Amino acid sequence: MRIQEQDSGSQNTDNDHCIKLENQVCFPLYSAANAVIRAYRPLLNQLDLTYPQYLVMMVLWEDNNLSVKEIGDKLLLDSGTLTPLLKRLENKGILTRLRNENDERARVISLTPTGIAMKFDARKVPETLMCRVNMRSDELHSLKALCEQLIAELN
Amino acid sequence: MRIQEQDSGSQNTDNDHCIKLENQVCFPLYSAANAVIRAYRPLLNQLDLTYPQYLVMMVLWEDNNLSVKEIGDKLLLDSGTLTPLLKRLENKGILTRLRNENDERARVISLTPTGIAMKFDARKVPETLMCRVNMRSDELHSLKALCEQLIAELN
DNA sequence: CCCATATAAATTGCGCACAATTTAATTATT
DNA sequence: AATAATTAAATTGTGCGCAATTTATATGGG
Repeated sequence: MRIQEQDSGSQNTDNDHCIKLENQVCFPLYSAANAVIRAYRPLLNQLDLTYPQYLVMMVLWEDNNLSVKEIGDKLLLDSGTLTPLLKRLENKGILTRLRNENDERARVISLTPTGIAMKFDARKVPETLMCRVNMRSDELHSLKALCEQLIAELN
Repeated sequence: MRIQEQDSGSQNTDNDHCIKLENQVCFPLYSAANAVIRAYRPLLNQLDLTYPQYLVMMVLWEDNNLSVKEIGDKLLLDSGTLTPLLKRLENKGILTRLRNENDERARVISLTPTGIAMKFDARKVPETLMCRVNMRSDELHSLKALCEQLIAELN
C-alpha cells in the first residue's frame, strides 16, 4: 500500500522533485550521447574507427599536423585520453606521431595518405545517421546551440 | 597557399561541410555530456558516488527493490555495465543484491538504510550544479525535450 | 649561467559502456 | 515429462574519460 503522487508526512521537502530522474536535464543529455555513439558504431565499424577516433580524424581532416594539445583543445580531451587513442591510429597506419623539431616536448600528429583518403568514405557517415533521425533542421540547430551554451557555462 | 571557404576543383563535393566538426550536432552533445559528468564529479565525490552510480541511486530512491533489468530499462544500460557498478555499491554497504525467490535468475536490488538516507544530502547536488549554469528554465526544458526526442528517434 | 616555473606528453589506475559470449533458470512446445 | 526457446545476470575483453602523477623539455628571472 503505497502513496503515489502526493506528499505524505515523511521527511520530504518541497524540493524533493529535484532528485527525481524524470526532472533531470543531465540524464537525457548523458543518455542521448550514449545513444548517438551506439548509433554511430555500426557505421564507423566499416571505417574501423570508434566515435572518439572519428572525432580526432575530423579535426585532422580539417587541419592536419596538430599537436596533442591542439587536438585536445578542440575536442575538450586530455593527453590521458588522446595518447593511447593516437597510438592506436598510428598502429593502423592512419597517422604519424613525430616529435616537433622546434619543441621536443610536443608531437606533430599528421595523417598519412591512407588517413587523408578516409575522408572520402567518412562523408556519408553523418549523412546516413541523420537520415535515421526524423528531426527538423531547426530542432537540430537549437539542440546544438543549447549544448554549446551548456558547455560554455560549465567552464 | 590554401583556398579557404570556396569549393575548389578537388574531390570536394557540396556535402563536404557535413564532415566538419563545426557542423556536427553529435559532437556538442557528446562534449556537453562529458562536461556535465565532469562538473558533477566534485559534488558527487562528497557522497562517494560516480555519476552513473548516482543515476542508479536516483532510480532506487524513487522505486526500491528493482531487478538489474528494470534498472537497465530506466537508464538504458545493460548488465555488463550495471553488474560491476552494483557490486561496488554493495561493497560500500549502500544496497543489497539478493536473489528473487520467485525467479532465481533475477536479483532484487534493495537500498540499505544507509542508501536510503543518502537521498537527503543528494537533493542539493543537482541544485548546486544548476546554480552554476546561467541558463533559463525554458532553455533547459527544451534541451531536455530535444535530447529525449533524439533518444526516441535512435531506437 | 643557474634555478624556478611552466608546459607537453606519457603513464597509472579506476570506472564506465558495450559487444559478444556464457551460465543458469524459466517458459513454451510437443 | 522431455526438449527447445527465451530470459536474467554475469563474464570477458576493448576503448574510452579523466584525476593524479611523472618525465622531459622549454622559458623566464636573478
